[in-house]
Amino acid sequence: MKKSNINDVAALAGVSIKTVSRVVNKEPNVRKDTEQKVLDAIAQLNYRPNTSARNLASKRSYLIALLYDDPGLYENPSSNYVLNLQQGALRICKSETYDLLIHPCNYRDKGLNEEVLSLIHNSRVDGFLLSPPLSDQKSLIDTILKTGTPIALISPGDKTAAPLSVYTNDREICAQMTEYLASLGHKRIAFITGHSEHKALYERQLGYEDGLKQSGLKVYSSLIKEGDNSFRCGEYWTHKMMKSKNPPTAIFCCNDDMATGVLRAAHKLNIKVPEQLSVAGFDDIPLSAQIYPALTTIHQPVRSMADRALKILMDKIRNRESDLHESNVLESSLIVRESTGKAPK
Amino acid sequence: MKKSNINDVAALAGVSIKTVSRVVNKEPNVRKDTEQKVLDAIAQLNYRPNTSARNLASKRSYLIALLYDDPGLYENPSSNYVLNLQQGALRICKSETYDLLIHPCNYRDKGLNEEVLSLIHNSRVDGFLLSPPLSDQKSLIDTILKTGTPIALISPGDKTAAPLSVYTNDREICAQMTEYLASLGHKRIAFITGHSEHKALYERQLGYEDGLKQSGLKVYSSLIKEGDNSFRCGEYWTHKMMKSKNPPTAIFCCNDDMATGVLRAAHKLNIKVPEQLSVAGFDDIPLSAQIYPALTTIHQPVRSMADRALKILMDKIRNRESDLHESNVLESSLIVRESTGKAPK
DNA sequence: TTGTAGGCGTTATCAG
DNA sequence: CTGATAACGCCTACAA
Repeated sequence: MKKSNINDVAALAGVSIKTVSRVVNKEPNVRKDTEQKVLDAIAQLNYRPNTSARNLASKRSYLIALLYDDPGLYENPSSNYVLNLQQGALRICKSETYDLLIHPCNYRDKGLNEEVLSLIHNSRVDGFLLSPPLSDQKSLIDTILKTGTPIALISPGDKTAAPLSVYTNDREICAQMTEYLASLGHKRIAFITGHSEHKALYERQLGYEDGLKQSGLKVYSSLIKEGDNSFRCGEYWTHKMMKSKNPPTAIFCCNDDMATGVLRAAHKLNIKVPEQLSVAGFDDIPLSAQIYPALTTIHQPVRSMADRALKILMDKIRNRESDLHESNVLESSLIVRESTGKAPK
Repeated sequence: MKKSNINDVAALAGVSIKTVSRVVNKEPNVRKDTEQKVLDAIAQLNYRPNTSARNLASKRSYLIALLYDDPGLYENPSSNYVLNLQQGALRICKSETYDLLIHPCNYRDKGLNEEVLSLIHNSRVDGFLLSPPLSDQKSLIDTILKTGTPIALISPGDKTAAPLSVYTNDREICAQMTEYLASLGHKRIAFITGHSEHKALYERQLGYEDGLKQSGLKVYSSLIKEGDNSFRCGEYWTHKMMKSKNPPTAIFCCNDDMATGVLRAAHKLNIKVPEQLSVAGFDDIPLSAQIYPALTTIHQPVRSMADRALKILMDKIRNRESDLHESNVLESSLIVRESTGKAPK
């Protein structure tokens, strides 16, 4: 069957193409029976509107670009995070008959702004969804906004100046985790930080400090180690710290990968987890439930965040009033598994 | 600055729009100096061709759809696999100025064919990349091919009838792994199979059987357990088998997730790996290097496969003669880590 | 409620 | 080598 176009449908239904257009786009002002005639014709001809033509005429692309950081060729530091983002975004795209373009990029790349402008200027995308650390790139965001293209941000570090954005209660939940560890009797709770350039990760450290204070413990800078989110770095600091004079009895990591490194180092050093050392992570990657001992960690509702962010974005694109703008903080939750326990005396 | 179009460029350069078009599309038959005039005008006006217009006129979309199975809302069984696919595909897209549309779907879904037809019929995509188990869905593939849209397949089970496709030497490498285990003195080597619907996974089992035979060992059906690629199922079978009268001394799993389950079950049962039990997986997910003991496994060049598949697809789309069609088997490799060792006596 | 005319920014055709 | 002109299929304005 040949591809049919709007003219074929109009001819078959005995109406004008504009009427067909109205029916297809669910515009008002079409009589029920003419609408039915058109629908029949569409069905009979198996007609589907041509996206390019529609885009050209309407100056829309029905495409959203998801931008995320893709640091290196042979690392997948946060494959789970990215996939959850995609799934959340796709869910909304589907219901709005949009498609999703994925655009991994290096946030350090100077050509990034140009690359993104290109997507906009040739009418390629109608909106952007930026995840951290791209959601912290002021210059990138400004570049996009200047063209009038809508953006939604996931977990931006700066919550004030941002346009549409969605966060979690990172700080509070990290305080909670720290208090939980303190409640188990731990006095020396170490913290391995995340990538310093990712501002939202700094919130986690603040939460850790809050938690210590709220538990009546002091913040020792010697117990705060600078990490880079990598497995290796969890191993490294564990070796360092556990061999020191006054080792911690609990280590709280800014992400699960580092916590896994801690676990592995503990194995090597023959330190029993959780009997001799408690370990907590952040992210709740699938691995954390599979490893032995299963990791106590924090679950971020990444998919829901992407979902929510895209909803807001679509509202903006479609010029709908959105009632969502107020409630854009989603709750993370504590997942207690096997890697944390009472402090040794 | 206002968006400029091809007419603006033509006017400024003092040529016709067709000449501009020629330059933009790198067509022959343009004098060097007129080309330069046009390029200057383009630079000056910051001109970028409008994708929708181009698509409409050329009946191309400059979009490739990547189809993969997305079994459930809250599972991410193979996030790493999917991400590698995406990265490989994106690499080629970038160099060909294509963009990538991701399209997770349920291969059991009856509406899938219709969904895909929709992508084609409204000129949304120029080609498809299908990964397993979608690359085994004859009806889906036929549906697409019937429209004349090119497809490339990753690891289809049926290597003969397939159009453009890319495989690995799954069977051989699994034989190799089995022989390796046998060479360590193991006589009772168990195998946990993958999802039965995914044909390429069956090749792995055949390889296991080959390996046993080549090592002079018998194939015992009691040592072959039907798995479903899940962590849980690795745990389950390990508990079952290790409590039986005549337990295996090595377990080879069709994927790393199941192998991780084996590892965890062994921990629980207080069975030492690799001293009392050797464990091998397949996939080389990041976890496999981080877990303790680190997993012996098989690395599939997923990214390169996607890369290669997309190259072939692009050749087809662009009507180029491809010299790649012959060499579409990429080699997997054995990664020996800590989870395998000499058989206990 | 429906239809007509014109234009969106390219690429393709074919003549020069 | 270059250019005028007609598609491409739809949408927006405006008319009826």
